[in-house]
Amino acid sequence: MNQIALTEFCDRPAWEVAPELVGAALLVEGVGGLVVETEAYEPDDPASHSFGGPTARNAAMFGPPAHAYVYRSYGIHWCFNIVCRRGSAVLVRALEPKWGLEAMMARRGLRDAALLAAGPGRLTQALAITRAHDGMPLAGAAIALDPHPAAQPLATGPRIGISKATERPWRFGLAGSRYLSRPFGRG
DNA sequence: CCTACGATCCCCT
DNA sequence: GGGGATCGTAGGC
Repeated sequence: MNQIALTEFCDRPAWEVAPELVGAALLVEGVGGLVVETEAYEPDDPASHSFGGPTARNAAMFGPPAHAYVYRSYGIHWCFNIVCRRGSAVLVRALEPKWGLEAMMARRGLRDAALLAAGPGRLTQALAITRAHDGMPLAGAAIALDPHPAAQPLATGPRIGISKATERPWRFGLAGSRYLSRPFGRG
């Protein structure tokens, strides 16, 4: 999808975009797969980095839609987000590896496809996403995001690893996929 | 199967 | 100076 069409797709609240991104193709330098798990974060959302307004770290979240927001997590991992309407973003938590399997296996140091990109930190390691990608367009030379309609059973549930606004059911995923960071509960 | 914990940066107060 | 939108490993049941 080109950058203009992708911007239009992303220029909505993250809770609306996040479920529609399940099934999308995500590639970085030709390596990647299909998105199987996402989470939405909003400006009025105490769990969101954008909750307190713009800062140096979250600047990309307040930039144009359809760009990347990449941040350091726990001092060790990178996490990759898709910027939506101003101050909102979708965290991509897991991929079904599909293109460039050997590159991902080499970067992750293992050959089990189910563990290559099952989790936000694992995903960025497999795709070699770092701070250098923060603010980059998602239909550019390095990153290609291609949402497409897919008839699929979606599961929802509470977001993972947060301590505020834990009641918002803003985690979305492909029900029953073996590539999720964690299974979804019943209901 | 599960729970516990250490690693290690950067941003924000 | 505190605290994460996490991961891998160790050890118990």
